[in-house]
Amino acid sequence: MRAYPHPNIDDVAVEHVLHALSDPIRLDIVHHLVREGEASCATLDGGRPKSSMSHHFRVLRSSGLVHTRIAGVQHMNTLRREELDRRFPGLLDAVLNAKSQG
Amino acid sequence: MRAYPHPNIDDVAVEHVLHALSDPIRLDIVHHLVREGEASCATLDGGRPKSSMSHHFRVLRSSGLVHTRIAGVQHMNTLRREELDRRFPGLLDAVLNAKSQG
DNA sequence: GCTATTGTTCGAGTATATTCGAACTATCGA
DNA sequence: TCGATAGTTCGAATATACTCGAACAATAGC
Repeated sequence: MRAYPHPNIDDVAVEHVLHALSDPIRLDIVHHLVREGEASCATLDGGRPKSSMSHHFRVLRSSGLVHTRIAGVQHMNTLRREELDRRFPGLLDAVLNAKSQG
Repeated sequence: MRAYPHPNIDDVAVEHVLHALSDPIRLDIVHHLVREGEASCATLDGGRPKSSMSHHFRVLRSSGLVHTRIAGVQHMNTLRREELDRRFPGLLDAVLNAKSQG
């Protein structure tokens, strides 16, 4: 594996971003990345099978939410925050600030 | 039919709102409601079958996005804007302001 | 080169969504 | 009451998503 494809942020549709964020596991990953910054896939798996997580990271990448950098044997993920804030002002903040029922 | 059930806004999870908005047809409906205010189902169907639209309105209602009022033979829909803005500050605005790729 | 580690890809199984015709319900007006 | 209108509900077909084991690829360290 020799580096991931990442979409240009201007090519991602808001529907795809919303869909990516509508899954609880992926929303968890995003929250985690906000708190901790860069993190490997293993750090973010929450005990789930690697193949499942690989699927979720792919969705997060293809929707422009996450950037994955290969560092040796680990794949390090970051939120594409500045780009997303430019492309969809206020969206990420609003989602991240949404409290669970209450 | 004697009035629809609408969830309490505090009981809706952000994941459900995001999922509801991630469908292009439903996002269209929401945009339409923002521009035009209250509208009947027929006004919003875009030529699609009524049974399909009925499904989408149900999703929009169950996620707390839309309120449906029965007025004679028509079912009039409105966005639950103030409630949503209180529950998820900035979310609806951010989604509505998202420009399609450009 | 061998081995352990990290993560991908493939394929199949299951679950959830979407679509839409057909039959139905409710209301309005004549 | 009859007919037209606006939507719902049901059921089935199809599509899309999620889950996860098994096999694979790439790197690091010895």
